[in-house]
Amino acid sequence: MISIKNIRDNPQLVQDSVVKKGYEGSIVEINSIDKKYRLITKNLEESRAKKNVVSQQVAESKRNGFNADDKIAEMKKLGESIKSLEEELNIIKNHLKIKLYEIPNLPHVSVPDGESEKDNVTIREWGLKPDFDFQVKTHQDLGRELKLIDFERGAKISGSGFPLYTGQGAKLERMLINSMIDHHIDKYDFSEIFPPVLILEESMRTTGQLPKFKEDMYLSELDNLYLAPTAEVPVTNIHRDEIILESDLPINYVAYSPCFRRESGSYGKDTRGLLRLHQFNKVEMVKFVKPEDSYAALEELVLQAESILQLLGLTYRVIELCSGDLSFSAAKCYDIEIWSPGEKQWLEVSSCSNFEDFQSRRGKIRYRSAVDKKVNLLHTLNGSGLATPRLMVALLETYQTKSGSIIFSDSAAEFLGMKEIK
RNA sequence: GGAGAGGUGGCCGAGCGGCUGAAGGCGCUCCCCUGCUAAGGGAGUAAUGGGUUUAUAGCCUAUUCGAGGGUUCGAAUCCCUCUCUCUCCA
Repeated sequence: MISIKNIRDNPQLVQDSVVKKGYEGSIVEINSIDKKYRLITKNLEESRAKKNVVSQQVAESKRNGFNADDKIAEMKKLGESIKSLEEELNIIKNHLKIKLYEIPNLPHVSVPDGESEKDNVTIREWGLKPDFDFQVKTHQDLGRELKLIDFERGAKISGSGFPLYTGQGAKLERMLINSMIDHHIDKYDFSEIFPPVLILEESMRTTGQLPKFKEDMYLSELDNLYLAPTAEVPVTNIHRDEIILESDLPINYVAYSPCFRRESGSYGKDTRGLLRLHQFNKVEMVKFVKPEDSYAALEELVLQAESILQLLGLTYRVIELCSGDLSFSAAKCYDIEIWSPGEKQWLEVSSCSNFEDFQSRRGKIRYRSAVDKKVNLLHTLNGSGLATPRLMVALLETYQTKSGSIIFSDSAAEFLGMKEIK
């Protein structure tokens, strides 16, 4: 949620800014609802102030044994008008809230303008696309031949988009998750979290999945619980409705969770093999930082995600998303894409975003300043570190040999605790 | 699933219809005292919305004692529903 004050003070600026992110509503309209809201609030408060005064007078009369019938009659009347004002205010307040929750975050000034992914900017590349002196196989071929992934049986159990990892494939998946978590803990200063993955509506609202993206998620209707699309949701909500001491910041969490996505809008796009799934595994980093530190934290976050790819020896590039490609909640975002020799395309394995105070305003995640003891919204960030399916794709395809086996580089082997798959 | 107990400020904890935005304590901040340390004395110390304002300063005002309803002229206090925590039973 963006600040209502911002909407009041710079409606046109906000409008121009959110249009870049595909927002179709009218900020001016929201502004006029807000004006009405404030007017009624003022009326209501004046009535309540009067009520408080008269109520005191009644109490005093009673205490001194005087009759207060006329005052009580006045209170009765006041009470009725307060009630009707409250009802009116409630309707407007809800209306306003719905509108505010639908406004995307504003892009940071440094974000390049653009409409779609074609306007994204490549920041840097690492590694070279590998050459092969034989016919390269795709991860699907390799997965089938080496009995690492059983797509057919996965589909038998849960439908398409739910891969079944078997044997060495299952082990590789597990080692990836494990090693990435350990890496973040050992090398950087992350605390480990193992979150629940069935999520309350409220938590989904904090991070911005709700109300707009309900159809992207799985929902257990009987319980009104959503399946987490990313560990970002439970982990960010750890501190919902809390006031954190400044001395405890920054807080850095790393968490593994399975991720569940309906992918309702992406039929037929990159659906081969592990490229796009309904369930996948991901290690996620989440940071809670002071506002003035958040952009430095974002750069750091990207480097932390990249460090894994360097150890794994996978070719990648870092992309800065343009305003039009930025997600609903993000103010700025870098994607990391790795090279898939089999698919011959770049695959996104990480998305590192600064949400500024967008999520913390929704979830009331605040901190108390050590200097003036004031309470302020903090900034939240998160980044994948990393999502496993496409990592698996690149690992298998990059380290395949002529004989059809997989032999990892020394560095990757050390990271994974596995040297060879055959 | 059944029976109880309970959710109050940063924390602990009192209050059980009007004088309570909330005693007392801890913590924290500032000041005083003590040549360090330990101890002592004093003052201050909620969040959020609205108004005013150059101001996130100050001032005015409203709301908030798990959440939502209700009773009442008036609710932290009484009633109902929900929720969470704890104890006991199945």
